[in-house]
Amino acid sequence: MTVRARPSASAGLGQPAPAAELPVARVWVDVPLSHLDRPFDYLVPESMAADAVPGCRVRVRFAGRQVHGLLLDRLAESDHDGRLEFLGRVVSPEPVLSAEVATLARAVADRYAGLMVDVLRLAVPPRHAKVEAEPPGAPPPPPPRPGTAGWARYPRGTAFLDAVAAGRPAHAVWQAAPGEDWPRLLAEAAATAASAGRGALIVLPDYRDVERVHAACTALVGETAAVALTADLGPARRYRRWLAVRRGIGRVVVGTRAAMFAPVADPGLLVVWDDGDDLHAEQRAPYPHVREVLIQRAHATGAALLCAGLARTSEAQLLVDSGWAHEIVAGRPVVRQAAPRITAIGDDAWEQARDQAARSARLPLVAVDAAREALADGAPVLVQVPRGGYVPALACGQCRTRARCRRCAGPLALPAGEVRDGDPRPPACRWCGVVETSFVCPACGSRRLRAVVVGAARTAEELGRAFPGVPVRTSGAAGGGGGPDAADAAVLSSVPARRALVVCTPGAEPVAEGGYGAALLLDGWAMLARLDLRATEETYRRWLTAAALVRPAAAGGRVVVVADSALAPVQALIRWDPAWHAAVELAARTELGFPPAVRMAALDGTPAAIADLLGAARLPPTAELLGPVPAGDGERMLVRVPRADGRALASALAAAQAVRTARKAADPVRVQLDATP
DNA sequence: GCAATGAGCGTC
DNA sequence: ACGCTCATTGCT
Repeated sequence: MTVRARPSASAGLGQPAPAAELPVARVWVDVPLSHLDRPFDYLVPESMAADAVPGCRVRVRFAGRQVHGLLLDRLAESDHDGRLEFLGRVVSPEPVLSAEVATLARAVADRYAGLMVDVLRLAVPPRHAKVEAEPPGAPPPPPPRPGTAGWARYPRGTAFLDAVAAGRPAHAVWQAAPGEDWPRLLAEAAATAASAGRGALIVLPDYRDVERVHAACTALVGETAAVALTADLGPARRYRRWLAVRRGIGRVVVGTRAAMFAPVADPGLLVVWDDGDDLHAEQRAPYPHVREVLIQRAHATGAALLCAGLARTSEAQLLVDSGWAHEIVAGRPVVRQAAPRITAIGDDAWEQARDQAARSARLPLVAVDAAREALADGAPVLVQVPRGGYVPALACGQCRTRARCRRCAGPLALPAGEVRDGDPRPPACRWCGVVETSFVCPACGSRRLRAVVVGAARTAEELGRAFPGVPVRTSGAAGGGGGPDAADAAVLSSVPARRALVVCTPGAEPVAEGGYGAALLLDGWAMLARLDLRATEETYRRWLTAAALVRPAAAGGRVVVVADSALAPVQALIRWDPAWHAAVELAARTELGFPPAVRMAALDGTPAAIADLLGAARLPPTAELLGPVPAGDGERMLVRVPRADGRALASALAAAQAVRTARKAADPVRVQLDATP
């Protein structure tokens, strides 16, 4: 390192003296360019020596302009052999970036072929000076170890909590039993970590879940130690709570997606609940997923990890299969005792209800009977309908098996656009673009295709007619009669234990006091026919979410699902066997070469930009290119590699992005790993 | 032969 | 968005 005075510009003002101790500051500058995705060294003037602590926010001069930065570390010397600039100023001595989160941000950026600045923007909230000036509270003492009776119902449940109490890095995949008070069990796990003097972090899909779990945690560890972090707080409240966590006062953090980066001090337990919910996938670059970030954190910190839910994702199944995590699943007797009675009715084989009103509501007789019984009992009935709107998809005209591409097994769809001379355009693969002119169903040999269309959610009105005199309540997009796209209709948190029909879209199911008497899961075949990769898994997850809110069979609880009982997700629902379903789903994806059995990157941009990026990328030799397919303004290419080459794929794409930004290439390419095609 | 001016580029 | 380099220009 050479320390030279800056010439002319500030010569007259005199040079500040560098700090006597550790005069070099390693700074991460807020410049979102791939080829600058590394730290830069600055000199600390003696006047800032005390404030310029690792983790603090700074302003520095970078390529002539003032930019924000985060000070990563103080060093005795730099390995940069040019001249060093002095720090502009220390914005605040608050060490907002912990060493753990800094390491995590680098690892997450690398995994997703993204920039560390982008991850840091997700991890460190904007400063709120007034809040920062408030006197910090004192950290409460660790709570006593809670009772964990709820976990004793599960084989290895108590063993997992013992490991958490002992500070061992246990990893588990947990499927909660039907009707389980899972917020209580998550709180017990978090309080166990807290009782050992460690932090805990629980990430859930939406704020209703956060509220329930936070309430349960508060009961066990107290008001001060339990912190809820959700996106709907204003900037001040959000920063106040976040700072309390960073300062080690809030030890048990319960939050939605962005909380995955919460700077919990000395984390002993990391939990993701319902990891199949797509709310866990961050929508901003580099598009990290909560489950993957927490796995990364568990690796780096030695914290225990719990990947939990009613259903099990293919990704969680992979954790079990690889031996990285062990499973925590209730035994059959526990499940049988807790589950409602579940009946499947194929949608073309049902016995129509006798009365016209029920017929028009598209309800099979069994469903009508189940609902009437529950209502007669004074219990609410849950009616789950798929989201409104239309989804263009193709299925076999005879057996309704979804139509897939022969080359890459991607979903076939009719391309948008008008018919030409009265002839419809032929179907094409949404992944690789191959046109299918002579479709033959692999399941039944039929050559016919049918469009699969999910109709608007008109169920609420029809149900009102089918069950005269019964109050109908709605939750989610089904509500308000606002048509298929009334997506912002009110979502109810709970409904009382009274006779009512509760019509909801998936994800908006209110909890019922004492449980629902029955649940009707409608239009299942349409949900299963959706295009995307996760359709089967997602449908099953939604069904389980609804069915878990229903009373046990012994208390009269019934679930009627309108779908063919031969289908795997229907079987898995009837038997309440999420582990089996995950194994079947993962096997199918392995067979077809789908994630998570492989790793995929999606490249979006203009054809020229994508070609340029691919030209600059030294992809692993195993890489397969699929596409291009039209996407938005430009097009999309997919790159597929075996799992083992995921890291090589990410680093190749990051390096290629760096080449392009260094060259000031005009059109950007969006790189998204693990994108759902 | 050499200052004056401008475009391009890296960025501590 | 600054200050560095290196090219081109224009004048003696």
